[in-house]
Amino acid sequence: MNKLFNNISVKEQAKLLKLLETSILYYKKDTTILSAVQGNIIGIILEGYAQIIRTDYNGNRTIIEELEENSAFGSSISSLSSDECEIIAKENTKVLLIDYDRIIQQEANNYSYYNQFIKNLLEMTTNIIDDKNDRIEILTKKTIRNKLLEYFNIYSKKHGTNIIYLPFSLTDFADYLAVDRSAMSRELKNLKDEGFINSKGRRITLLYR
Amino acid sequence: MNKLFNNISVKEQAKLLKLLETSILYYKKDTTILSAVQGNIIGIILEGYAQIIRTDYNGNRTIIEELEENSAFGSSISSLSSDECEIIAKENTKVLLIDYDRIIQQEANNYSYYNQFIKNLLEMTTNIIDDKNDRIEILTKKTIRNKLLEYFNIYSKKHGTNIIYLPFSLTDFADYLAVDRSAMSRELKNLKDEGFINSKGRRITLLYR
DNA sequence: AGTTGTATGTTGCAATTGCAACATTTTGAA
DNA sequence: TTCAAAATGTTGCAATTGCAACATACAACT
Repeated sequence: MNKLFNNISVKEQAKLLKLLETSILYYKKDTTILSAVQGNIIGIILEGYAQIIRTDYNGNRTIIEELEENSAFGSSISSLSSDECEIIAKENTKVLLIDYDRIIQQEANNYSYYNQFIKNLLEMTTNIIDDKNDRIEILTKKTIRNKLLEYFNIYSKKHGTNIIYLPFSLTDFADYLAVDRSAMSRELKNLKDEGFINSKGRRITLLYR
Repeated sequence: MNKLFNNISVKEQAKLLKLLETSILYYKKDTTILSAVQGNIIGIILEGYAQIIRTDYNGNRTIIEELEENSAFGSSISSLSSDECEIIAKENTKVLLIDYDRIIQQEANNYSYYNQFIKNLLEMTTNIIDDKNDRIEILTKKTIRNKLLEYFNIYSKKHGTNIIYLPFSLTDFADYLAVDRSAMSRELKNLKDEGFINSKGRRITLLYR
């Protein structure tokens, strides 16, 4: 089960879901989970895989966020604030939906499972902030090379390895870095030619340090 | 008092601060509040004004975040994850420091003020996420012009006005957008010449729409 | 195996940007 | 007020990037 339910017994989880009037929905591959955001919703990917995608007026699509199993999304949690966003299930996906306002407006009570849930939610939001900070750290680099190197650094520090398996396609990686795909490809080649990295497809080996 | 203490009486605030073993520290203008982050800390600016600043190996400094009164910062909340960050008081500043781990590891209890505090903290983190999403939305635009326009859009939507007062200097604004200051200046001039905006110093008027 | 669609690699070129250098203006302190 | 420091405005130029166009490789499906 999701981290949100850490330290909450199965019995109490049921009570909690009832208290918060949650619902569970199923989406088939390549269907839209949400386009316009109705209200303040927290969704949790219980099974499957989805992406938050923005399409601008030029038709350029950008992956705002990857939603793996146990990822959360929602107006106050992820990047749905902007208009042209939609969440698309990339596999068959099972989603738990919670009304955020119902969580917050819940009167003070002594249900330990409720208080534990809030605490878990807090931990989740701080983790999300960490991820956003990483992304911002990368995006503020001014050259493609430095964006790549910053991504590599963060990745290798986090995973404790010099071998990187990109969690998405190179095309999506370019979107994540907010650079042109072909320009990124060119820069990866430069890094290879200069002996900083090896790379084949999504597997990149760091040779420096 | 800070939003974190909403719905907590003064009496209970005192108990809370004791329970969490918080401390209050004072910093003079232009002194460093934190450089290397020791442990998992949440700080709250009670009075004054500070900035999180990163200085890279080239000596380029970037404002990662503005910390106004009531802003929070900390390893799990703002951008201190990366190495070269430090927080600098730009005015005399009064800071409340809380050990984040102490908050989370607090045993389940029925202190209503504690549970309310966690709830308030949760609200704060979701607000922070909103801000980060805005920044990411801006940073992913590929031209300076589009970054400016996106900033203007978000600002004017949020404040419901076409007159923008930048909350920081133009130099710092360029850092926020992660672009070269002179290039930004040039682009602002272009927007003016083309009749999209008026601007004088930090005051920008949107003429489109 | 063949076919179709998508991902990836490559390259020329024009546009944008960063950088440096300098002028001008504003700010803040003495 | 006066002076120094910081912020802002401006411009040329070289470097980087986005864009377009195309070739190749890979994957999924029949």
